[in-house]
Amino acid sequence: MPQPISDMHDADTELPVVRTLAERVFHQLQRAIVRGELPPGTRITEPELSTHYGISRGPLREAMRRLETYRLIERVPHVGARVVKLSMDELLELFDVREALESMAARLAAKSMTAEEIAGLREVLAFHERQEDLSSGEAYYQREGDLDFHYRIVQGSHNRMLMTLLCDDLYYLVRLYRTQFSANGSRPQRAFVEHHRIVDAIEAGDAELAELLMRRHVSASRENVAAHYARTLGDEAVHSPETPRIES
Amino acid sequence: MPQPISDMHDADTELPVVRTLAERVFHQLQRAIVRGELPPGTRITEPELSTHYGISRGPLREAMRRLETYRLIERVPHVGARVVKLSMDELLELFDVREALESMAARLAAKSMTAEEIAGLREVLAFHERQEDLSSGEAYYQREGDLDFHYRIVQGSHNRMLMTLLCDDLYYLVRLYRTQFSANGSRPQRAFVEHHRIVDAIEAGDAELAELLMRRHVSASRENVAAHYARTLGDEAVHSPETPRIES
DNA sequence: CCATGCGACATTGTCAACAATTAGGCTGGG
DNA sequence: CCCAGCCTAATTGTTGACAATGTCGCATGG
Repeated sequence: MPQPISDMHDADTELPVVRTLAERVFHQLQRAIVRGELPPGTRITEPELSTHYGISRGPLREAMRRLETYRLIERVPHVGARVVKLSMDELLELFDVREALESMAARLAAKSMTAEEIAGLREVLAFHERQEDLSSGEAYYQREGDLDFHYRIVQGSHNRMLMTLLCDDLYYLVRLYRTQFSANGSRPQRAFVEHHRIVDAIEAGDAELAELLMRRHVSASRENVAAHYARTLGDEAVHSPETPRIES
Repeated sequence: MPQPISDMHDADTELPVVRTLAERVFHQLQRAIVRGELPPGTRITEPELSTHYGISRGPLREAMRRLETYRLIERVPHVGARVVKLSMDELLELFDVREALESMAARLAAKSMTAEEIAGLREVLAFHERQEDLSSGEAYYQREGDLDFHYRIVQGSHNRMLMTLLCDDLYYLVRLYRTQFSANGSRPQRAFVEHHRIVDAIEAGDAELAELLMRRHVSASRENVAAHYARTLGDEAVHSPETPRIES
């Protein structure tokens, strides 16, 4: 097993190697945004943040530029930047993109995933279900575990560009959606079954089936989210404590 | 027809609205890289370029940061930046990503493209073929026309995230591949037929068929490139004047 | 009372100098 | 002759100050 089962993307607590100030502040800001400590729509002003983090505006601008490429903030020249405010339309668009890319990843993974990688994937599923048994109500680990599952399949595609797009560019956006929409998992048992079938197809080397199952899996999540959103009739549901439910 | 048939992405000659120095230099550098004026692997040094363009290092760094997000240059902290050097492996990876995203775009376009957009798409094809009649040997317009064709279908998907990914993030990388591999079109007549069939499927509202045809279309290009590359046996073929042939 | 134009403030864009880190060459020893 | 370690030089990272631009509030006129 090449990596620990959870805590894969946890750039939390402390980063060992940070070669530059801009990098460190970028990670801090990224975490703050994804965790919701900087609410969507928050105005980001350079002097304020530079004094807050105790650095100059130079590195801060570089950090903000990186945040912009990750689509976590939006900048307008001579005006300013603010934390991105996500709409349900954009969330559904993101699902379409994920469906396209992750189904391709599953297809490639079926062709080129190694035995060790598949074993690690099965361990993720086992860990995933164990967590579900322990705390059937609390789905935090379930969601993280779900991300791990998708993450590993993308890694298993051995396509660096795909890995960059899904695991670098879009990953934090997915997390941001989950926090901004206060998403907690629903339909976990069905997702479990789907996950297992996808792994089965990958292990069997059936690229077409793996692709199809992953496509259905992501599409089902999309429909689940859309249905739940339609159910809450869109009335300020975005920020409501009555949370729409999002799962992989 | 909402846009001129060709010259869609020509940020050439002069840009009317450039609100900042960094933006202007970014476009200049982008054009220089895509055109091959800055060969792959070229070391980019900040003092040199800042004096060359007559600006300070501040805006130049911002421009370089943007170039990095477009994957046109690669930076290493405390070391420097250089123009990206593309390998055939990465080119094939890019084809896989395009296959996934553009087939999804075709599917969505079949559902949501307007009559005007479809008419414009047909005009692109007509213009495309006319150019091919005039200069059957010279394929420059053919290639640009091909990009226009794919570009418009992505626009027709009405998915902003897809549009950003394909038309902003990956577009210049595709152009860079074509210049770095000295690509000129082959199999144009077959591509024409495929393009027409894709438009037919979109016009008929047949999402599944449009998706399948676009997937085959991109996949066929990929195989064409891979076969041509294998034929030239990989011996320094990357920089050889004996050009491998790449088309849409 | 509302719209419009002016003006002051805040923020972003730009610049030049300083500090930190790396790369390559040079010297010395084995 | 070759390798290792230092040392110099160039480049990148960082800083604070200056200039340009946009925004907001206020006053003035209709």
